[in-house]
Amino acid sequence: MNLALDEAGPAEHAHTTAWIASVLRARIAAGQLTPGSKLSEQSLSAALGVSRNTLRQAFTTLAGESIVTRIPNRGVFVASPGVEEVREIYRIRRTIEPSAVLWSEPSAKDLDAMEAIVRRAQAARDAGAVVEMADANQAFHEAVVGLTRSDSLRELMERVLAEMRLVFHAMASAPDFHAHYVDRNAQLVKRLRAGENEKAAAELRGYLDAAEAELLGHLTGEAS
Amino acid sequence: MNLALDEAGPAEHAHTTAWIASVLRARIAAGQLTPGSKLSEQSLSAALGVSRNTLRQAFTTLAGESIVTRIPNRGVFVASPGVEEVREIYRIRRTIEPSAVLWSEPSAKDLDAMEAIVRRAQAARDAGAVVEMADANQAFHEAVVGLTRSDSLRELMERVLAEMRLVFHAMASAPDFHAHYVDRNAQLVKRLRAGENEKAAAELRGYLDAAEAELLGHLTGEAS
DNA sequence: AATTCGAGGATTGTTCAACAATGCATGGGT
DNA sequence: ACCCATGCATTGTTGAACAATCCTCGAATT
Repeated sequence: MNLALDEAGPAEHAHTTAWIASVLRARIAAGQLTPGSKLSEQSLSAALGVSRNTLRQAFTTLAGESIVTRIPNRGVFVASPGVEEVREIYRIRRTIEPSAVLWSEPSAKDLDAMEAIVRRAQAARDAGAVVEMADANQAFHEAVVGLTRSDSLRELMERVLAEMRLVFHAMASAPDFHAHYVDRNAQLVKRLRAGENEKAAAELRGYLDAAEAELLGHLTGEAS
Repeated sequence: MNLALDEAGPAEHAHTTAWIASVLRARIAAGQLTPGSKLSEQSLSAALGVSRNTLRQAFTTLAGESIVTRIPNRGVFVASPGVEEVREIYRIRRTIEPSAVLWSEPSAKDLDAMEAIVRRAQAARDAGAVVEMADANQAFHEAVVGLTRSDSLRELMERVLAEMRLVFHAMASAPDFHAHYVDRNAQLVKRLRAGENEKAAAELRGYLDAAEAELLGHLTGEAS
């Protein structure tokens, strides 16, 4: 637990609070801080070389992003999403993503970018690079939401995908979950290029339903 | 500026930080703290009877909700949304709201609740109660998003509507902006009751486009 | 007179040390 | 074995201090 990564070196940073928050964000995303583990104020403030007070402020930020859960007088824990959280994640995605493809007018540049991402995912899959494939897949869905041109929705989607990563970290086995969906992404881009937005949206909804069902199966069926 | 609402009384509250955040949220929503005004740490901490440190933590929370803008080494200010923010607001609404009506299956209870809200808005309009009409109108759109059953989206919509309220506060004249849309809400409920979700979604999109255009007209045309 | 420059003051950002409040664990009593 | 009380560790909040930055205001220069 006590990963003594002594970065004792007095850091060079603009705003300590934001910097600490980003450090924690990165470590959680990287899986160094596993879901459910407690983040002690005393230990962490010492390990990071910052005051307990600024650390608490960083906690406030991360709690606002629901990357971390704060239990009063108990402490903060890295979020460990369960069945209900997964359902919520897909409620969000089913609302936003199909809407993005249905009512947006993707530019040629958008479509090219999405196709590039798809190819990256296919290459990673064929090479057996699971993490890279997962990254590419998430990048694809970020691109989908990006069609709305809304930074807020992009941020929301980033948060949702970060939570998805936590789900995967919580599952002991990280199977090739994304493999089934790479080709569907390719199909989606094709549909958009043909201007068949309605079909694209409908297929995407089915896609999301299937992914949710599969994830829930993994979570409930073969829980640890 | 110095609204000396001395609530000096040592407050009875569970968690001071959250309490302070909610107090500020309420005062901003009520228009006591106008958009653009600076929130001095020294003054506010004294006025609210809390430490400067906990006040800063509350600021962090509110900044995360983008109710407040933090400028490094300058201070925090009540957010004052302009043209670009309004565009962003409607990008979000155009993505989420039509999606909610198009792909949800509203229960009879949902529809009854929405109809009740519409009637409240109509009554307020006929009585000339502008604020109540505005409140009812916002409640209606919250209900629309509520059809997704997603708490996160509900929260996002709450934040967006709070920002809308700031826009109205920033406009010196708060005309009967919502009046034009009350009947459209009624129509929307009718469509949903008839199961014509597609038409409902299409009409809602037109609705939102018109509202955005009108708002932008007010903001650019007759700026202060 | 207008502009540039610099000293001073005020405000924010961060740290530290302390205390109150709460929760958890340990141990004693029944 | 169960229940309750005491003590300990952790979180929540406070106040004061200091560094860093920005703003203001006045003086010197062109």
